[in-house]
Amino acid sequence: MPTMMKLLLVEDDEAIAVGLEYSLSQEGFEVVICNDAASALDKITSQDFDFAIIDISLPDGNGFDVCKKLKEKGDTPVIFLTARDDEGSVVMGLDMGADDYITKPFRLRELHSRIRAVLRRANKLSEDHIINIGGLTVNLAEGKVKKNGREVFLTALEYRLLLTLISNRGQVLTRDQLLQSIWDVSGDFVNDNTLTVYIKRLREKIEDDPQNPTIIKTVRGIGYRV
Amino acid sequence: MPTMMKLLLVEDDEAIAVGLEYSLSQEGFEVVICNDAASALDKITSQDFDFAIIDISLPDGNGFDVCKKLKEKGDTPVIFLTARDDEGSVVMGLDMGADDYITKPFRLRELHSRIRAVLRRANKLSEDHIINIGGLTVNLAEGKVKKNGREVFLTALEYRLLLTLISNRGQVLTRDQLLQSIWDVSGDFVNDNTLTVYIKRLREKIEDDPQNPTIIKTVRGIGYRV
DNA sequence: TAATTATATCATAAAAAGATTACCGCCTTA
DNA sequence: TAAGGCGGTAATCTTTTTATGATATAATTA
Repeated sequence: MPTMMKLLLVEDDEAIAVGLEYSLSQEGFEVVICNDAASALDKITSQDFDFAIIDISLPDGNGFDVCKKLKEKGDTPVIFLTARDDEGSVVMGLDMGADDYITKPFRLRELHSRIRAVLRRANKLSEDHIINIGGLTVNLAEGKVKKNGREVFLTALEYRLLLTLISNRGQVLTRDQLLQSIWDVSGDFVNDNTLTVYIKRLREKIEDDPQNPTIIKTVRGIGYRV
Repeated sequence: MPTMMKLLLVEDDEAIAVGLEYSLSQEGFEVVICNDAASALDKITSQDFDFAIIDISLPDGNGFDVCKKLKEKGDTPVIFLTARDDEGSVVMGLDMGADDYITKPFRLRELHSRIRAVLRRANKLSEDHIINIGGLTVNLAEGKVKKNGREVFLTALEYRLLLTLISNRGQVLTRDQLLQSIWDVSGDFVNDNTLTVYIKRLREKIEDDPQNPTIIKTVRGIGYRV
């Protein structure tokens, strides 16, 4: 049974926090949000995290303390978020043991890729984060997908769709749920057929026989299930 | 798995130290800095170095002790940095087993070529410092690159780019990471396309078929990977 | 079974990302 | 000081991705 990576996100800006949480959960992380250093420190004592993203400029003191504690406790990998012009903090952060930093504003893809890099370096990639379904292997941390041992290249959206499906393995996801989780809108705004087309393309890439899918199954009238 | 050469830099002048570290790391060395003899001696006990650059005039005593210890421990090659008018020290340093010396101020190229010369003489060039990828051979110590046995001449930037890529082999480096590590700035300051152009130039020189690169692979939406 | 509805397939337009080419200015070196 | 290499930019071309409409097929039900 694969476990999701548990991620601590310390960010006081509500908008950013919510956006990141959404995006990261799509990537297969279980996200815990704190909006200040105090509550983060609190969380750390009671829970273990595989990874942390910390905004340096927090309302109550800076994020360095959080980083320090994480490092002391279990050498948890940390990425700092900083403002563009905050060079000093960056140096200090890296001194403190941070594994990487990324300046705001950033692109989500960039962040995801850095997270993977850091995780890889930290050797946190274990069997736990590899999912195996009918010859299909999804490495959540590296973002790589293999079919029968051969690497398959998915586009960004295809990957997201697959991830949404397998992270809800066993349960049927409605078309609308899928639309919302991947395009962030309900069926009214995106052509309903778009989802169908993406499912087809995904099957084309990961199924042995796309005409008779064994991984992504159609549940007529409702949606799809893995 | 090829290892980078590990270099000990003992220099009290902060500006010089930082500059050298940067430049040497670009050349493929892993650089450890100490700003005084004491901490250098300390480092030597706990770590092994392939090479050392030592400023003779250190705040706490001179660099000779450091040299002596390095020679005793593992006959590590040493280059001394000296002031122009310090003839006596030079003689003493060479007596002590130093392999070369260079007077300040010096040009980086000069230093690099001396380092290579010393390493060559000291026979420290081992398989360890040679990376081999699909017909491409990179000799980290000599700074030479060969493609299918024939030497390829890269410009300074091309070499840095290649080095950054291969020293993170297997993982995707984002465009921004590459820009940062090679131009030391984020995407806002250097034309984003510049990276693309350099990748192309590099491919032109090291790929069998630049149109279908097998060494430097593009990961659309993120960056490049070796 | 015909009509209806849901899903699958195909083809293609629009947009985005990257590759390619050509060019310019600067510095080195002869 | 002229020639050539290097670093960087701009404009253009190519490829890939994303999204949609049209049509075909399969399942459901009146």
